[in-house]
Amino acid sequence: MNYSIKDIAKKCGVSTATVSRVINNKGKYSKETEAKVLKVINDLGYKVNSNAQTLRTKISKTIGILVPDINNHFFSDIVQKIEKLLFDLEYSTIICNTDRNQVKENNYLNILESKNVDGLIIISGSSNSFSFEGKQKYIPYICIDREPFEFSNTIFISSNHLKGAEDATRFLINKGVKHPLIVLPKKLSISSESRLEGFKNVLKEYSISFSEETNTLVLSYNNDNSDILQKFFNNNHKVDGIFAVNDNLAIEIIKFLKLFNIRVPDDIQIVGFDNIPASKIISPELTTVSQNTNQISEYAVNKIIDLINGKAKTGTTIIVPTKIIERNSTK
Amino acid sequence: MNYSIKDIAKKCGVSTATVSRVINNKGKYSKETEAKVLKVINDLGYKVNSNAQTLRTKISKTIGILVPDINNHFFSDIVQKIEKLLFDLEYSTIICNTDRNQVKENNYLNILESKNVDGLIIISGSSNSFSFEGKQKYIPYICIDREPFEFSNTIFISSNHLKGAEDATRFLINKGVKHPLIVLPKKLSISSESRLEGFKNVLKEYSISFSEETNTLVLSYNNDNSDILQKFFNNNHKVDGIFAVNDNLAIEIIKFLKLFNIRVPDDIQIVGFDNIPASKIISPELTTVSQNTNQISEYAVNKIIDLINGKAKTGTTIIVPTKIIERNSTK
DNA sequence: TTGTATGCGTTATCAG
DNA sequence: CTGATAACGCATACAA
Repeated sequence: MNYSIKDIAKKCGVSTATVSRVINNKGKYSKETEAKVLKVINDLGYKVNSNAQTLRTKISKTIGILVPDINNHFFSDIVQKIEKLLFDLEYSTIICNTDRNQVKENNYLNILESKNVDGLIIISGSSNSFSFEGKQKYIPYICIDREPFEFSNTIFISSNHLKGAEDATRFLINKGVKHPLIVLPKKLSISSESRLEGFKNVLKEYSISFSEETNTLVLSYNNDNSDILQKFFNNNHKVDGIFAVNDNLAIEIIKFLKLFNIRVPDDIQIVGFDNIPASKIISPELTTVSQNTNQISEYAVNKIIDLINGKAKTGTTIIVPTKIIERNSTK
Repeated sequence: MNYSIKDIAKKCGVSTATVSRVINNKGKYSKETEAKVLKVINDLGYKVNSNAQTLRTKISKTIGILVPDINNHFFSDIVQKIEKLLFDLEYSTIICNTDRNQVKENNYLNILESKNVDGLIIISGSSNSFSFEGKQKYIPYICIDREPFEFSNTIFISSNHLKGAEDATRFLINKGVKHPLIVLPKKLSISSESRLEGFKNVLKEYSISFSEETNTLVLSYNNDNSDILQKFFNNNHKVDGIFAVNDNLAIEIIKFLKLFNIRVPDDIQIVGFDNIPASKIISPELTTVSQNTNQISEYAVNKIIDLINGKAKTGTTIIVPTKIIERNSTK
């Protein structure tokens, strides 16, 4: 059986109102009653019922996080950091793994709304843009890494993918690369698109011509890409530098090149993106562009809390700088 | 503003009771009223308030998961799988990152209890054994990988660490290893202890003498172990096979051995434990003992649901077999 | 400083 | 088939 505020009140010979006040530090009671109430609460191991509390106050002290895939290090890293920060602010976090699935995402959105979360943090997702409209009640939300459909309702936080990619490409060229290649996944997220754009920008900057066939290579996840890779490198002997749009791709390529005795970085230099742990394990260790997940997480929680308290306004975008981590896949 | 069942009732010209029945498919209403109610619900975008619902019914259709570190692949893998299974059963999941911190763990336990979760899944944790007692209400819980203090209140699910370690050690010996070494982290979890025990068992089986100094090496996480490693291998030239109690340790050693031109597997063969993604990235690729996270996850959700429905009894233990994944760090 | 009474949104009982 | 109403546990306006 569960104790309620009523039980405490009865045991103390006070009213439920008083108990409630004590619990919530609202003042308006004597030291003695406070002590008495606290003691009974402690003795009985009483705990508030947050459902009742939320029903009454409309405040749940809970933030929902939507994350596409908790197994992906970049995401789990951010989630873990956000969770930690929120915990310190006495918010609890409901982490929802959407599996990159639109239906699941909507489903969770409804659940979170019905649970009365105070705010939402949306990390990337299945579609490039996100809108949280048509709901009954406005719930403040932050978008990380996925552009909101309607900027005016939210705050958008993202790494500077464009500049990160430009830096990476320029880095390669400064290391002597004459024939740069960008490696992309099959379906481009909004951030991958920016990275591609950054790559192109720098080619233009250095008057290097760009063609899809020779400067672009598309790989698919989970599938065996060896045929594609083999065909590509048979036809493009000149490639001497690769910007892989993410570390997983970069690693796949390094493994492939090793197999074919193409030396990294001597024959081909490679830069990745994301700085996942595996980038330090592959040999040669991977030079990569790292996203500042600390800063992203901090902005996300600061802003969501501010929004909840009406201290921030929506319609803004925060761009977080990236950094090149130089390792041994470049000269 | 938020619509309630009352608003729907009024708009439909029926009572709240009827609306509730329709929502919950309880029957006792005509086709026409059903249609009418459903239409209004849809038009208004009404959503139930789960706090009110849970307050009333004591059922939240929510499971809490306590996980030490969501950044650790073994954990995030299990969490992700559990979440998926629960989602299909229309349970939502609250994932709590305890940061291997006892205080945080307790804190979350209280929060989850006050949110009226229907059940708990506890993955490993800060202490070797876990007990969820002294609470007002019994909440069914499952322990994964961490022995419960009191078996009778829970169901314990774990890989067969002992046998996994025995297999690994025997595997090494069968590959010709004469001087096996086990590498351990500083503080041993209950599962690491079992793995050590398994290692010792097999040495005995093959009449290989065991001494802490020559057959054991302790490394610490996050610190630079190169001094320790160097000293050890200077004094122990004979070592020709290593069982690392987990893949991270194994990888660290491989990297070290490479640096000192000790060849893997030619000079020293290595087997890890856990089959983390990085084990396929290191070269040579790591032979390792993989835990069956699919099966662990499935058992966990089946059992917690059964417990909730009173269809399983506590006090049992489920041991899940492991499997050796042979790769190139062994001959 | 304390207590009474009301309502948050739901479900369930009971009467019709 | 339908409706009125009480109760879940809590916080608060108001009265004392």
